[in-house]
Amino acid sequence: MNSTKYKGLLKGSLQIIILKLLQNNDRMYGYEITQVVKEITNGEILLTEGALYPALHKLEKEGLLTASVELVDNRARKYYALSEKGRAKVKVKLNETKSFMGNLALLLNLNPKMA
Amino acid sequence: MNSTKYKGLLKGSLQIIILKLLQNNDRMYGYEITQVVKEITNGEILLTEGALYPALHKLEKEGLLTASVELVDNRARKYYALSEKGRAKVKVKLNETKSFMGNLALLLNLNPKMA
DNA sequence: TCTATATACATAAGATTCTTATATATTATA
DNA sequence: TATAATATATAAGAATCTTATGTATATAGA
Repeated sequence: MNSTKYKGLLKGSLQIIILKLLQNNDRMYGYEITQVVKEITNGEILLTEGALYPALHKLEKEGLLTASVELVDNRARKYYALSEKGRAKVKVKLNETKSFMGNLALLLNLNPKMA
Repeated sequence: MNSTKYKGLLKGSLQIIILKLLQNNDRMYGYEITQVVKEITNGEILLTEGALYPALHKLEKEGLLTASVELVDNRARKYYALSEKGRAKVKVKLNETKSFMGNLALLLNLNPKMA
């Protein structure tokens, strides 16, 4: 994952970001994911292709995502969606992430009202 | 960093955890850091030596920490403390981490009251 | 018209950070 | 007397990222 502001910070969050967006959106393609993340975070988290595409391939390989290519304006788009297995996984991963962020907030004295 | 619950989750947070603890505590030694983190997080975040010691060495090499060895009960302890440079760095890193966690919470719909 | 930007995907090389395993040594506990 | 706790350290390998490159089409501007 990339961003000018958070260089190298909190690796390992890309997976859950992808999974969560697909939990909300039914189906999305890679480039769309980069744009949505950029919008939601006001340009503060900028995903790089070098991180995103391998991550999508891995999730697909693990059976958490299904993929289907479509031609739009003569350009290929690869749409991803959560599989059954993927839908179950998001829930588990989200809870883990929430819990971890709560603990991290505790360690950093960040007043973890979010817990 | 290690923990049974968050396998491989959120790499890159170890540095700021160390720096923040040293901002609160003046000086600490490695083993002490593992114990404090374990206590604060109710055993949910367990640092491994393989991650902690190299991280401490790196921070020292970068000039953010100073180290001094002491003998306690005939056992060597290596105490670390923030340097001038380290004290400045913690503030910057803490703000980055806070900001990142806010954005992550946004992306994950975690009701980011903490922001 | 041509050039740059946006859209869209992909991969390879290298860096960083972690896990797992091993090693050493002293003290306390069962 | 053996095991756990205390205390530090490093090496091999895995995972995830950054940076760079490559391909290709569509659109907007000069």
